[in-house]
Amino acid sequence: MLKRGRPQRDPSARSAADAGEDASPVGFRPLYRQVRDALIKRIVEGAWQPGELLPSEHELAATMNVSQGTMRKALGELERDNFVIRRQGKGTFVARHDEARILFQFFRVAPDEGDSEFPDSRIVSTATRLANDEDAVTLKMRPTSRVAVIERLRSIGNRPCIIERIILPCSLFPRIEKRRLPNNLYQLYRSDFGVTIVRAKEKLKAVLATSHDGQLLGMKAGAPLLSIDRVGLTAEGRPVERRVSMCRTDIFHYFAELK
Amino acid sequence: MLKRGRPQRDPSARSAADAGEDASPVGFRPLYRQVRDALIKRIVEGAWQPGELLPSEHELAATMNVSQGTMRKALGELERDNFVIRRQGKGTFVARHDEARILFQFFRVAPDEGDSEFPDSRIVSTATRLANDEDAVTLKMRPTSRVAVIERLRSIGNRPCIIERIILPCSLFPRIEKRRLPNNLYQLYRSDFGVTIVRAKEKLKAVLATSHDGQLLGMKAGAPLLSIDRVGLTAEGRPVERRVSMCRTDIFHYFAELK
DNA sequence: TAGTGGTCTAGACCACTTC
DNA sequence: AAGTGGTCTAGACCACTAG
Repeated sequence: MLKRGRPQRDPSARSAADAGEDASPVGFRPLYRQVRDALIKRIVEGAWQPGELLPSEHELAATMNVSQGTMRKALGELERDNFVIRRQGKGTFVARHDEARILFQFFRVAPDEGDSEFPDSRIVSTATRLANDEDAVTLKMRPTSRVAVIERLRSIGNRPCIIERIILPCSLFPRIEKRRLPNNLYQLYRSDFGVTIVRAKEKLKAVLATSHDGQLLGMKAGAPLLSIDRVGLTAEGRPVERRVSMCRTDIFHYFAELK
Repeated sequence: MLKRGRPQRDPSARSAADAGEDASPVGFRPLYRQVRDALIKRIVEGAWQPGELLPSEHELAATMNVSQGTMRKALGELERDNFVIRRQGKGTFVARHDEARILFQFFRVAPDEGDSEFPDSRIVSTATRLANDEDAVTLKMRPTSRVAVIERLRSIGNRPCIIERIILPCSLFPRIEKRRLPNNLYQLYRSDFGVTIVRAKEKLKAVLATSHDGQLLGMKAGAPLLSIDRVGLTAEGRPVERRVSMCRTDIFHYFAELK
């Protein structure tokens, strides 16, 4: 509950950690950001279940002692970051992170012909090892830390498509390599490790297939593959996952929208 | 000037063409969209020059007979679409389409090491021809229409980086192939042809270099290249440019942000 | 100090969904 | 008809910029 009763500003909140996407050098934290963060905290803690209907704008505004307009702006940011889904006439729902929606948010590979489906996954191997220099830099870890590495093959419509090597700090994801891993890892991160990835950055290159990768993908060594090096980030901008993918693009492609 | 005096809605505006990014099946056009479109029209017509300071929110709202809040929302969309730049304490400026900003909006290739610079361009060839099937589909043209084709080599820091083949409907860009072409084509489209590209869609694949492309890029035939097939769209969602790029990714990479 | 955009409020009405 | 999010207004104050 925000310590506010009136349109005055809460000075104690100004010094709050501000590592959000718009972190400004001098701390000024608008009320709607405080409201947003409070709501994120409650959602991640599980105060409402995925798919559950939230109280109305009016109600939420009343219980947090802010105006409807301010609550509206906070909910707008939550929708933008895919924490909630809003439907006129119906209400505001906690987003399910296992829906087709995520396909377009984090999975940017589609078949050249036919509809875009969500890919299957087959685990090839899991292990832990010391972080290498690249891991340490992208995940902002100490070089001596350990990481879990998950290798899996993803297929769309029974056609092998992508080899993923997923690198996770053991400190954030203890013993994840021993688990039975679902197709949608981001949902697992959130439900079992309290880590919510809301955005990611990717670097793409064209490379030639190694014999190992070629074999798994059903292509010859030396065939061109698309290499995708992704870092997954939390709402606070903290890097928590590195994912290196090799994608065959003879019958698939990567798509992007620039705006 | 919008025909409104009071909070009532303007029925004549409802039937207005709505091909915007959020086109809904049944026409309901919020006031701030009408305001936005009116402002876009004036900007494209050149009522204010690039870089020029616009009147304040209050003034604009008064002259268009809407509240400041509505004007604010319209200006917010203009900022999101990069028509204007807003600075607290300074004002709202018409965006220059030749600034570093556009580098991050439409140019997603950067050197692996060192800072991201804007690339030089060297025209390799220009010509016109009949649209092929792919052109006709992506640009929504009749198959018999003519297109202009511009081939150019782009370099970053004197290192060849990308070969671009730019395909434009002759109907929209008459005689463009005869012109002296600047580095920033999108600015030319806007100033000389009244066509403003606000967003684009790209399809990426890994391919092997042809001897022609390899030679221009200083690589061997058979080296892996990143192929980028882009469609440029106006604010109304109309496709107006196709651009097929071959990018060397041994020392450069393509970057994307997912959110 | 004046002017700008940014935030916040309070309250009204509209469009959409469900009963 | 009731309840939701979406739009719109009117007015206040705050933070930032510049003379």
